[in-house]
Amino acid sequence: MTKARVLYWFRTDLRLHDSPALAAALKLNPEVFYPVWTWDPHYVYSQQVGPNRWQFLLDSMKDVSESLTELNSDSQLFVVRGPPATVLPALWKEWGITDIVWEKDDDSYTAERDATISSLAEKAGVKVHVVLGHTLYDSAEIIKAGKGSVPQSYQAFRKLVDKLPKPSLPIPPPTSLPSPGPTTLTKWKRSDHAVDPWRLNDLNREWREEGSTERDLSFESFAGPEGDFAVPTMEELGMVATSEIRGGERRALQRFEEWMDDNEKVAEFKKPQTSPAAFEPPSTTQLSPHLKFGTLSPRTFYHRVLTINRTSSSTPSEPPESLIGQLLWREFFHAQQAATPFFTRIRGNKVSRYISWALQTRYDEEGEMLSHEEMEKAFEREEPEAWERFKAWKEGRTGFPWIDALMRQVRETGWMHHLGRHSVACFLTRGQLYVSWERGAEVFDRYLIDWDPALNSANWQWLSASAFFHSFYRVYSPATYGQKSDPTGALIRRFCPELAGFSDKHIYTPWSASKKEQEQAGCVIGEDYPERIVDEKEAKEKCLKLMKAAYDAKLHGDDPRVLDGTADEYLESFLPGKVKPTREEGISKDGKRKAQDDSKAGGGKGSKKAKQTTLDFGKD
DNA sequence: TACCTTGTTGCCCAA
DNA sequence: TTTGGGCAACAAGGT
Repeated sequence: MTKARVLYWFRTDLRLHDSPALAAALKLNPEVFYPVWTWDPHYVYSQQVGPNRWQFLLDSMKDVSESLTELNSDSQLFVVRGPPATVLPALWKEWGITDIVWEKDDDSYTAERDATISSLAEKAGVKVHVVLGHTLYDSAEIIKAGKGSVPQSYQAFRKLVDKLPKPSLPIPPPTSLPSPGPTTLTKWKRSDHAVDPWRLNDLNREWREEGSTERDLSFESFAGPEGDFAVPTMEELGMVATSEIRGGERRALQRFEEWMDDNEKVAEFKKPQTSPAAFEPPSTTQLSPHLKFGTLSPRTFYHRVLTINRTSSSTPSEPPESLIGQLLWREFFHAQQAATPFFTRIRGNKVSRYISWALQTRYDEEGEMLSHEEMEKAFEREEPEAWERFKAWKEGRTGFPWIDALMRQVRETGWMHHLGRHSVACFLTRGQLYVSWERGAEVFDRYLIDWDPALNSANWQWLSASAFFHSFYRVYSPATYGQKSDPTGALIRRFCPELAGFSDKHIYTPWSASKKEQEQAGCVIGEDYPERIVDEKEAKEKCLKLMKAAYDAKLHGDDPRVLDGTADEYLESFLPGKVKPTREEGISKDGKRKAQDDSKAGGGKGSKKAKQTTLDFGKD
């Protein structure tokens, strides 16, 4: 029997410790072993990724490459630059690969990409090994145990996974590594591995450094500028990072050990009691980016906390609040994503309630999403007030110091405390601005280092009361929520320095200071810091009214009215003073009562008026 | 079957 | 100054 020639495809598993997929690859007892990273134009151009996440990724790739070289001086992470669907087949042909191994990943882009690679491999006679490792449980097993679906509540989910076999124990890192074979790339032409289809619509253009070519240079060659398959640099990307949060397995393990060192803190951890205003140091572990990129194994984390809980003298906290609980939230949302088509958007998503948000993702008549450019133009033209407010939120100039500080924090550092994310997400969606959670999720995609499609979409659905959470009338105050955890406003002083002259009394609500006090603080509202873009209370009341109507209408993203574009009109008939649709029109609750004769006409007229109400929302 | 209880994280107002 | 009920109602388990 010929010996295996293995290509190990690194993705979001940038570690050597507890990597079941890597262990499976080495168990094939390979004659040659190629650790490979495909530098994918999809991420470079078509997904909105800011500099801080790139920096974290490059750190992590470099770290894993160095660790591979430590195990075998001939080895490293071989970064090959081009689309995986053309690069991998060319590599396995040229390098005589018999087996390709990767860790399972199930977000929508990677699932599609991996299916393509699998079928190409099959055709080429290359054996594919896909191994679970990114999560504690296999989403497919959870769905099976749930008889085809995943419970919509955390408690029910917990009971379900309790019946599954416990997450496996972490395995040690490899102690040796087979050498790669020859690494030639003969007769490789860029036209066979074109990146222009992605490059021509570069969504990350605005990050590329001013004065440079305004485009990324990382695809100038296949094996990097020196031809040594090196990890690309920020310079090649044309970007400059601003965050001090850095990647790599070694940093992950160091931070992890430092945290685990305090057994009492680990055992007694209660997420809702940690402070969203703390940033130096943060009140939570800040290990989320490492879980996202796989520089820290979730099993290593899980089993260590269990051990600490067993031996700790204090009474351990329980899920959902505990650290174990936090890891289970990750499992819960990954399983939701696996069980829900179109989970990262509203249209077609069966769990996301349909709400008549402003700035919803636009689709053409075939149901294809419009390009970013087209969509932005449409928003600017058709929903100018909402668009302006959204931009103010994104850029941290809403006039609410707490919201602005958090938004500037995430932009600069790539991180925000979970409860801070709650606060800004509530404000943007159901709390005050009534903007679609899809827009907020996109902004987090750009800024957050720990961005994960499943967790991000799920949390935006949670916060906007679109799914999982339903008490839409519980609204975080954009003005004073932060005050509870930090009466001194340290976070605001750090990220909105123009407000630093205000006393503790006014730091969260500088508009309440007299003109004289504003002058003394060196910050006049409306001149040195923006006026509030909305009246908190008034905006909230409008939101609640619209939310109530949406809840009464009970539409979800997969409803025919959502797909055919009549959902907004339908929702308007549920506003106060409007005649509800009859049963024939599809609603059961009010259909029980005899509909009035003129209900249809009334509904129609009501719709027009209601439309006005909705539009008025954006205009004060 | 119908009803009741409970749930990661809130705010406001009255006493 | 602190505390508790109200908000208005979904999912899912229990009775």
